[in-house]
Amino acid sequence: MAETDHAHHHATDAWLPHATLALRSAGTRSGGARSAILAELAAQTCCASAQEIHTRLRDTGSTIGIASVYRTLELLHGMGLVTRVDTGDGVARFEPTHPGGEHHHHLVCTRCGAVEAFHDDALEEAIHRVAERVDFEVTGHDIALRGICSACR
Amino acid sequence: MAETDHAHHHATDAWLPHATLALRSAGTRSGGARSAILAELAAQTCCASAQEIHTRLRDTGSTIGIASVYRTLELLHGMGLVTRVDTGDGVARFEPTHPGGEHHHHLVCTRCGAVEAFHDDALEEAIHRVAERVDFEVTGHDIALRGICSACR
DNA sequence: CACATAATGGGAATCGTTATCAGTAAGTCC
DNA sequence: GGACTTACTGATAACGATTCCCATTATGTG
Repeated sequence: MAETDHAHHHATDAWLPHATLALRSAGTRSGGARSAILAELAAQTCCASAQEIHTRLRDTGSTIGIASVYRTLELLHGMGLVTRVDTGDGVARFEPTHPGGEHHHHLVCTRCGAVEAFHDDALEEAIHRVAERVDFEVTGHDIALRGICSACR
Repeated sequence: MAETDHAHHHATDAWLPHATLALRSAGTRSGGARSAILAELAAQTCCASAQEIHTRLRDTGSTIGIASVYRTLELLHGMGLVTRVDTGDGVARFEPTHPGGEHHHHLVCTRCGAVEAFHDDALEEAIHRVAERVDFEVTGHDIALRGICSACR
């Protein structure tokens, strides 16, 4: 039932070519900024905000504009290639959406804002059952557990 | 396992006195604006944004300032009397937190933005089990199912 | 290789939210 | 019941995240 994040790392590696192919198939062109943002997203272990991604890219000498980061995230989100995560601080965070459907959920520390990932098959199963009975065509779900992380405790 | 919202309506009615008492116990004073905002929150069937609450109050002739709405929501949220709900559009929504712990989760339509509530005991149980095994002192949780509502379909 | 046009970076504009401040009023202590 | 302390309030300025706009650059097609 319970799994660690390590079990998902090899799947994570497949996202970049998957996303690149999907973008090409959609008829978009591949500019330098977008490629760098895609690579940065692929390297993430969990979610990151537009500003965080921008800062990280700038720190490596890139001159990418913040607008390109927002534009790319909007494009990827519209195509279902990234998942938006709201941690309750008013800042949108994003993480790659893996093609196989494997994903994780989040533990958010209400004291320091830290975000950790977790996965639970029984929880996924419960979600699946709910999705079947409601009058709603469910395409995705987000779960956040709030509390105090081990570092803050 | 599955319940409708109707089963919770009588519990909803208990929130206003509960919140009022909690505020008084905390040593706060009861001004006209805050009372009106509390009443408006108590009347909600689901979550509402600060702007929505403000508009509703203004429409009934009130001259309450938007700052008071934000301030009251911040106060209530800090005391755990309201729950913040993020539906993915960058706007914070709030709904009363019932003292008994009963609560619901949300179905968010990605096409029209409509928000519906649902409750599921099996899902709560699964969440509870996860909370027990993670290295995190879990105090709450939020779940959102995304998809297309019946009206949009 | 030329061309149509998508992509890009900078900065202005927008929007939700928060901070500031002077005026008002709740509750307390005679 | 009245004076007083200080929380509450409304208007507005300030702020941060995000989006819009536009002139320039660069992709990939023909």
